[in-house]
Amino acid sequence: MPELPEVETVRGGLAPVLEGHRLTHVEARRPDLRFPLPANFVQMLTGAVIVKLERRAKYLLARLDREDTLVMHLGMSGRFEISRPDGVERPGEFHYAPDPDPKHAHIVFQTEAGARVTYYDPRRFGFMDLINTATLHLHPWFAGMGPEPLSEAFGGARLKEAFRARKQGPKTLLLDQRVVAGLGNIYVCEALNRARISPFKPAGGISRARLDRLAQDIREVLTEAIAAGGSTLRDFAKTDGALGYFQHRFRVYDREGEPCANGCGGVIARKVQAGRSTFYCPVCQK
DNA sequence: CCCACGACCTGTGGGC
DNA sequence: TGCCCACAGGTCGTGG
Repeated sequence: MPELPEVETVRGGLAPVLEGHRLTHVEARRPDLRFPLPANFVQMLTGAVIVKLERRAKYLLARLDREDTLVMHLGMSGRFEISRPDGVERPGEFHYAPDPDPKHAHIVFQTEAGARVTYYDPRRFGFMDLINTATLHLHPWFAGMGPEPLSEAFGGARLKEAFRARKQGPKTLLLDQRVVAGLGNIYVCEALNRARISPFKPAGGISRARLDRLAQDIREVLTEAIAAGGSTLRDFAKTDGALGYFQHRFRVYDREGEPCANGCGGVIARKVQAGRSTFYCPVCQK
């Protein structure tokens, strides 16, 4: 699921049941996700109050009334389910999304107010850790991380600096969380198509004016996705024709063979770049 | 430093 | 129907 907009949507969905609430029961049904959970995971969280639920790039940060912050990353297939007496909700997903398989319910949080939050992750690329809040910014996951794309610190100037003298295409550089933090494969493809920039051309040679435009397109595509409540490929794939509404969600991602939305007459192509699929228009993306 | 590639793990969809 | 391969939103470590 998760690039920045999806994680932000999940954060918004979890905040009402977690922020200001005390965890009364925490369960780790296996000792590890992608990495081993810290030995004191359950003990440190049980009885703690989540003071604030924040997001940094694709990470969720649950600030505790203790010295540590609970850091969570959804990897590729992480999902949260909120269960309360009045019903079940999965932030960032649509109501008709398939139920998660209970065998992948790895972590369960229960709050004093009676909410149960379950983390599911079939591929287990996600991870959680407890990190000292005072030095969180020095932790390898966060030290050197680039600016938030929706912050003032991000713009054409930042891209110009990060792209200078680089021969790699802008596609792979925008996926580098040190350049800008929170973009993934989908939104990088989308933003480059909007900006009409080739994913493959040497990034160092792109003009400042075009980078200004690219930064603006990045902001716009993320803002639109957050406003739409994130996106879920799983749902997109399952519902295809039934939901015209999704036709507008992505302009290039997973649209190989379809006409380019920029009206240039081009047809969306797919190429593997650095091991990942890149979708782009060979006609207008120069 | 730069860059490409494989590994991590499980599930799903397409082709035969 | 069944089987096998390709591929999937992210990140990290290795080696040229």
